[in-house]
Amino acid sequence: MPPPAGRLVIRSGREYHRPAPAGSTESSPAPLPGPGAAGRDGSIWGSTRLPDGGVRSSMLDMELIRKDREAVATALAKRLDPAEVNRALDEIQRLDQERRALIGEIDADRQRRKAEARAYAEAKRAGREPEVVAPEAGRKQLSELESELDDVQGRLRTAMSELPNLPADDVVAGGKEANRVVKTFGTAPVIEKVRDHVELSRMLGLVDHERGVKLGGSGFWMYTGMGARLEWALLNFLIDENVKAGYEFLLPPHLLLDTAGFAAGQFPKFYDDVYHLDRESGPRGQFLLPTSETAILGAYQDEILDTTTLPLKRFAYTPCYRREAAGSHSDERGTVRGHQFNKVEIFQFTLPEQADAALEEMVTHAESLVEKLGLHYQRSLLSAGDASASMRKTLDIEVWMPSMDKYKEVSSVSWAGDYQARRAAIRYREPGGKQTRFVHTLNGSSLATSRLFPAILEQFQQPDGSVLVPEVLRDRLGVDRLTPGR
RNA sequence: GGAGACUUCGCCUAGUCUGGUCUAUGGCGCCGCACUGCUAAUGCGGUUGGGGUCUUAAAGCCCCUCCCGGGUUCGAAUCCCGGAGUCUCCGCCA
Repeated sequence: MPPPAGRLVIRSGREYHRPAPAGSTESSPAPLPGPGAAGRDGSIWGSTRLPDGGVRSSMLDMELIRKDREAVATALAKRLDPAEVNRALDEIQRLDQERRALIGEIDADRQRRKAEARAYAEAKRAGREPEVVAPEAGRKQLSELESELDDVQGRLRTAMSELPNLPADDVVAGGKEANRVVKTFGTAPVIEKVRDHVELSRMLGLVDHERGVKLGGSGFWMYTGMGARLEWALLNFLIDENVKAGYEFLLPPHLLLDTAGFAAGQFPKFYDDVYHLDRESGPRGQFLLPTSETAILGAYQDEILDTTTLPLKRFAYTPCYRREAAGSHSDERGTVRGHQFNKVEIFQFTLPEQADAALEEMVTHAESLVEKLGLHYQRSLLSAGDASASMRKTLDIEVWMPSMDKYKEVSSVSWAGDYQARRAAIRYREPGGKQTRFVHTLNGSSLATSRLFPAILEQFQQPDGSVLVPEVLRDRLGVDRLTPGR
């Protein structure tokens, strides 16, 4: 007996949602069971609207690969082994050629058949006996070519979808060690005897880890009392600030269709890192969003945006659900890493030429929030290897955690170029011209409260174990200090 | 959850019963041009989105696109099957 549809399970996606490996002869990644089954392109994340190897087939610009393969290879080499890059590009170019050759044959064949049907109708209208052209053979040949094309396009899409974005020029190769701190705000407070946030929230009755685990299992917690109010006050503070900065507030569904995960670039790479709803059949799988970025981008899939509305600024609050299967770090206790945490996310859809300014605006805005809370932080420019694969450039805002003697990310602000827009088919029309082009997308946390919360406790702790409430939150909380009694 | 109606190129809409002249009608909006001593009226023209080909580029040409997928047929917006969505009524429910 299969589990009932709709039951939430932690499921490995590997058995049937992964695309076929490059070079495989599988025509599609998803021979899904059940009625209705997969769409024409056989993939769960195939476009709902753009068939025939349309825009969604290329995450990177195929034109660019054809015309300046060297530039693409050089940029990708910041993230991948050069030999691997070459192999992938060879495969892609071979499939691209094969695809175009097949399309040529199919189009010619269709043109011939259309002419024959017209001639038939013409003859009949004129009262002549129409000449029947051997239909069977011709049709069979065409459908064979078509399925061959489906196969090639499926493989091309798979190969393309596994390539990361091209890192920006000022993003260097390397991993964490190559990240560069480019700005620091404030100084680390001097604290004689540092209590960590877990101890503080226990003393102050802010977070109940035991009951959280009882409810959700390992990796969950429950905010309680003033802790819940502090978390809520933070969220409301962030929401108000984002509205003031000109972003429109969205409260999206938390369950999204797989197409949205693909569009954002989270699938196929991170398929196994999110929670999937178990459904027995069909390509319309659903998952719990790992960040509202996925929802904001997905909301505009397949749309041609009115140029006058750009840059389109949106923000959303949702919990973020993540499997975090990679194993926990010993220093990431408390609310620093869990399967569910709260985050407010800002997002912009821009013209390509607006993207630079938008990135700076978003980072500065996110930083202003941390500053208003009075927290000491630094800004880092991430290296190609440490940034998310969908992004051309990422800046992290990292807040000081006294107990760890480390800076932890509270915001990650990124420019995706047109990578996500291609996957999601989000375009704008050239003013004057009739051509459509892909928008640029940018996203950033503003902010992750599960990281702000411990930073506030630790940076503002007092010798007696109480914690000073940041001034901007005092009205919302009704107290200026958290003490054990309350 | 059950029943019915519906989904057409930005919006509205004709066409679907009775397959071909649909290379999709008309209106609105938008863009351009003409005319007029203002941005008004009128007239003319243009206006889905993809892919391929050719080209420095544009234009042109070809294929696909009438919610999505499949089928029947020489030929599908139109007929058949499956799916998605919207609306109405009924049922259930926080």
